[in-house]
Amino acid sequence: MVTLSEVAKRAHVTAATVSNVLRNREKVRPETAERVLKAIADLGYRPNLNARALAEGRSSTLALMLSNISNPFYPEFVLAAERAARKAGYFLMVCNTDDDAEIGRAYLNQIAGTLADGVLVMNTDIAINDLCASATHSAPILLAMWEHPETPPELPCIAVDFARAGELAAQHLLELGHREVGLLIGDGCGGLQDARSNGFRATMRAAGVEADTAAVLQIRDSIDAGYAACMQLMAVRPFVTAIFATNDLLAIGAAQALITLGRAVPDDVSVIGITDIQLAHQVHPALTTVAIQTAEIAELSIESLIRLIQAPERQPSMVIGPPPQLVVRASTGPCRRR
Amino acid sequence: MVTLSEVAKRAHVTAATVSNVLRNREKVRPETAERVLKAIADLGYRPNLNARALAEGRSSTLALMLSNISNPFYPEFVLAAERAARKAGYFLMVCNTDDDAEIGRAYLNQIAGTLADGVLVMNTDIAINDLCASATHSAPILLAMWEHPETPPELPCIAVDFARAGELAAQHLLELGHREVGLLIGDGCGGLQDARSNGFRATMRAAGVEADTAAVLQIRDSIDAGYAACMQLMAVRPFVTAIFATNDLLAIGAAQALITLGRAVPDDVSVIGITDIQLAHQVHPALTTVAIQTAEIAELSIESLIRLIQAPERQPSMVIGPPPQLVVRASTGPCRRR
DNA sequence: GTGAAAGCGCTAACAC
DNA sequence: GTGTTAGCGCTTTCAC
Repeated sequence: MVTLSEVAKRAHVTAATVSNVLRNREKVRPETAERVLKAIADLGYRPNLNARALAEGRSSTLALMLSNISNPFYPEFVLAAERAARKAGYFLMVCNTDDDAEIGRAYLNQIAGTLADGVLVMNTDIAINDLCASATHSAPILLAMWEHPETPPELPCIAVDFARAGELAAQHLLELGHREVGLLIGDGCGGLQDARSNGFRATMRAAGVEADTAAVLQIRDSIDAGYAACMQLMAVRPFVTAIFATNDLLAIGAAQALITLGRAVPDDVSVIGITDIQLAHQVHPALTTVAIQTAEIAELSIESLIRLIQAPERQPSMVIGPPPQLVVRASTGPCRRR
Repeated sequence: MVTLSEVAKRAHVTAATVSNVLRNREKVRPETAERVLKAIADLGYRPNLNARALAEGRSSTLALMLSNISNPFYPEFVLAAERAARKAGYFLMVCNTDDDAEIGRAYLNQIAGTLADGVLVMNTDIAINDLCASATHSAPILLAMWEHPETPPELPCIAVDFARAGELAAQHLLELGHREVGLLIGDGCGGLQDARSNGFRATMRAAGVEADTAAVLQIRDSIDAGYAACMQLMAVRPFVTAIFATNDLLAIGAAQALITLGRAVPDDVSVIGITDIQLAHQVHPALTTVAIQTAEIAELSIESLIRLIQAPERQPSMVIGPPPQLVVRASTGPCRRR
């Protein structure tokens, strides 16, 4: 490995000068700089980022902790987060906790403050308390996609108004004339998706439609689970004219179940989800959903985290993310019943 | 930040002893060790991994470079790779090159040999030559999923017999009696999927079925593209009884297109893909495909890379991955024509 | 067993 | 402008 001092030697200067060339070139006389740059090129010098991190006291790396990257929502978030981080001069380290709080805690302890200058946490496999404890004696931790704007957590967060997303979904179904609706509620780690279903139900109730408890299923987040749950739902409540799922995976699974059952979507039954993952528009019929603007949230999260690193004090403890937006596609239509 | 020497001071020993305790050298007297451990706990000490990396000359981090994590294949690979890395005591840094060779090269230059002890490259946005150049003066680089076992690259690689995967797909369709088949060939970065289609065509040809060139479409890797291409294909060659796609995304898109066109899958047209991504079994009808054993390949890649780091010499330059396997599901059936 | 000391490659005062 | 110097936090000989 070629080091700074080897470059220095070859350019007949000292390490300090080489370092100066590498960062603030103003201090260095052009001809010296040129000699140094030539030495760098000749030797194929590449700075050792660990040494730099140690000396600077910062690693220029951000960590993103998420439970399981195989949920298609995460890759989309990761992609946007990585771009934002790169643009700001940071690396992004993706830490999969594999749905295991123990692994999450281990990662946090090892990484925060050493390998990473700040940590973005996507969900709470890890108890908030643990996160707080870690945050106090190491690097800033930011919760991305906090679901409850009305009750800020102990940690700084990006809040997303998921209740509003539920409302929008409900309004859309109500406008289409649906009154008998099935609900598929994803678990998303510790009842995370309550806000969505509560927002939905509150809006329905305001319109005089009470949720039929037998038509409310609480399930794991996946297409499979959505499919199975929808099958079960249609067996018990064959007369629902619409299905609301708290996320797109469930909704996609549900739509497929309906088609398998010979129920046309949306002619017989409408389906609506929340999130607007890529799959939502690639599936047929394309899914109507409430977009939460994943990429924007990812960027906002990264930017907020960086601000938090640079000026830990005087940062808002909660940043409100972009408002959810209804995206009407082909899976919802007017209620044909009666 | 609590440092080693603070711990040492509190335990009335020196940094060397604390370090010995941390790496359970047997040198330390139990009572001393206990005192040290107590000090560590009291102070909440956590080692600075950058300092350790600098001192040890290794970072215990592996990098995984891929073009775009939003292709659902990658998250599955990442998940398995991350598990394998963690099990071996390494962190995994996921580097999204965003389909941009420039970004890829920049990552490689910055990371290889400093932040990462070794690099796994998933595709060749970056020219093999660049990779070789980088490999020689920094950390080992391993190509995961090399598609051409018959022509080993300059770099160590995990080879996957994709031609065989194509063969298996062809055999399956032939056995079902299909003779008029459409081909959807994904681009996967620089004609990466040629081996698959060549294997497929060779097998078909051996059975006396020549590819109808109008029924061969070369397209981008995505559900959307598969959908569009299939639409186009069916317009030109409405009589095909089966469609082979070089990857599952295309196949899934194709199946949806067929359903949209009112062609039953598999009763009117069979569809088969390659890879066996998770989506393949979650979609309805579930996709028949040739599994390449993504998780196994990921593990193998990580293990090989680690071996390469530990003993750069005398490692096989090409490791053959697990053989592809046909997975029959619901999207293929006997040819009904005539 | 434990400590002293050197050094990993870099940055950042501060002299000159 | 450039060099000198002193670390960053840790590991690792090598004395004792």
